[in-house]
Amino acid sequence: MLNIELQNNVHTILKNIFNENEQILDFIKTKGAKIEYPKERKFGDYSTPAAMQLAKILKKNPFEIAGQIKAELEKNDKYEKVDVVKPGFINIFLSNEVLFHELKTIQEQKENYSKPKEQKEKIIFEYVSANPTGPLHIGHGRWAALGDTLSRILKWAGYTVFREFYVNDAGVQVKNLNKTVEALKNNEPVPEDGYHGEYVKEVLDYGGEPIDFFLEQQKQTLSEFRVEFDNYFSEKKELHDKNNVKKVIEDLKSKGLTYEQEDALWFKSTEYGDDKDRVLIKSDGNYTYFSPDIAYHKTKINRGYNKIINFFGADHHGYIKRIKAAVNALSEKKVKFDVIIGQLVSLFREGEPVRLSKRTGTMITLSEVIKEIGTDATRYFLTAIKADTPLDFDLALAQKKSSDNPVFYIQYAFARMNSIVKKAQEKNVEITFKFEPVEFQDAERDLIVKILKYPEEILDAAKQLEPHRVTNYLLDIATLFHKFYESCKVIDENDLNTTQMRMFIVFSVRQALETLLGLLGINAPERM
RNA sequence: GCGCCCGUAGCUCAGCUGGAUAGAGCAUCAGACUUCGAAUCUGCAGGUCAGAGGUUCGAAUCCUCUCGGGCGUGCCA
Repeated sequence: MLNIELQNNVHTILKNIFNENEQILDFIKTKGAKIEYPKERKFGDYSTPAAMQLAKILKKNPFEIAGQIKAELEKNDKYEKVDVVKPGFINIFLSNEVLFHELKTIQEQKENYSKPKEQKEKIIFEYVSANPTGPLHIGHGRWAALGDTLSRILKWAGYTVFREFYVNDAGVQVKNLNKTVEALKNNEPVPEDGYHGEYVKEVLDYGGEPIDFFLEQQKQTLSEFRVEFDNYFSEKKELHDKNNVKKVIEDLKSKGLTYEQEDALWFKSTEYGDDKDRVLIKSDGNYTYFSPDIAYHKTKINRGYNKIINFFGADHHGYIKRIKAAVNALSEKKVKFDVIIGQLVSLFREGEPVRLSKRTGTMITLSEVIKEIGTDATRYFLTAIKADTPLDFDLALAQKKSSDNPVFYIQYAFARMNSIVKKAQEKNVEITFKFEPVEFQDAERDLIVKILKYPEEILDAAKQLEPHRVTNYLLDIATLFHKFYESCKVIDENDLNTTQMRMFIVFSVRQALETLLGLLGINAPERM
């Protein structure tokens, strides 16, 4: 990646200029020279405030430092021009040869362009994990879309990712569901602690266990949503039937991390950062919900993962510290534990709130949303916004097949590229990619520089666990492509040199867009 | 009370590991189709980045406090 290369070059220059000064070495090791993408074209393709970062440390004039760095950078012919501006910004303009070279690499390496080769950590990533007592709702859809997208991103970034859905098939809610179904079958009123939604009646025609019905239904919905899992982990079969809950509690006991108080068994979670100790076995002899969850996380550790990532709804955030405490206790702090918090989704239609209470039966299911606006649009809207931000989702807006809708905007860009290729064939314009370099138009240069950034965007998203970055980036690309399309006619039979160059750009952008859409699980249609 | 999250354009949201004049989409208004798809593009307008202090060459971004909203704070799951 050009930005990393530039950073390394700057670092090397700094070492040379300042004779391996200790402060410099420390700066390089800890912070490093920041490489930025200026908002304005006149500030270059890349920019670094490195001189200003160092001015404080070295107690020197930033403008002078910048001048020294500039002089060295200019010796590298990859950098067409290097400017020093005002307080000490260094602005770097790439040579056209470098840009063409990178575009060529994108075409050759396809989705592997700049993909990290080294193997990173083994991650077990849990998301959705809805109770199998009803259909998935839009909130689950958010975890599903973000989780699925993030796992694709993490895989691209070199992590080994195992995607898991925890099936809560052994708790009180299962009993309550069964009681509800029993009552309905006998035409009796649904018990107070039962499930009152209309959807429960769907089970009545089903022969097997109600839970299996809903689990299958959920799997079906997820499949339509292009969300896959490597494993559905049954609490009942994997934990209770195998006695794992009891075992993990014995484990904690033997480590001296439990105590009895008021007839209950407690876990000393405060020793691992929790706010208070937690009950494992209630005074009535039953496990709390927490106990099987500890056992579950113990299996994650035992299965050899060195990083655990969970996607929790915001209503479960109070639960994080105790799980983390358990993981730390059981792995002796060797396994990393990360939680992504997802805020809730509120559904609207034409500005009017749509209720989704499970109890009232007026709930809108994920399946219905997908049916109404399609998998592509649903995935887009649910991954375009940071997981941490509460999301207002307007069904009417997402359904519009017009310019209001960014999904179509992006897909249209892709379709347009294909349309150009098709046109070239119709006109018998041979695609050779042989051309003499021509000065770029602004729209061309903007598009190219943006495209070359894509591996970096994916890696950032992976590092920060923020898939929405990729979604937003995709929109930026589409915007720049449409601008390019308007101002730079690709096929011009009177200027075959420019035609070849622009075809070359189109092929590169198309390849990048295809890779990115793949990560988001959104279709890249040839035509629309 | 305590803890976590949020507060950016009329609306929905980016930008937050400190950098140059705070961005996009929608909505409003004015324009562009004999030319690769107008599902597009160009332009106008729209802001005390909730507020107040602080840190520094530089703060939407970091720190403190205040206000407003959501969630959590069970021997519930």
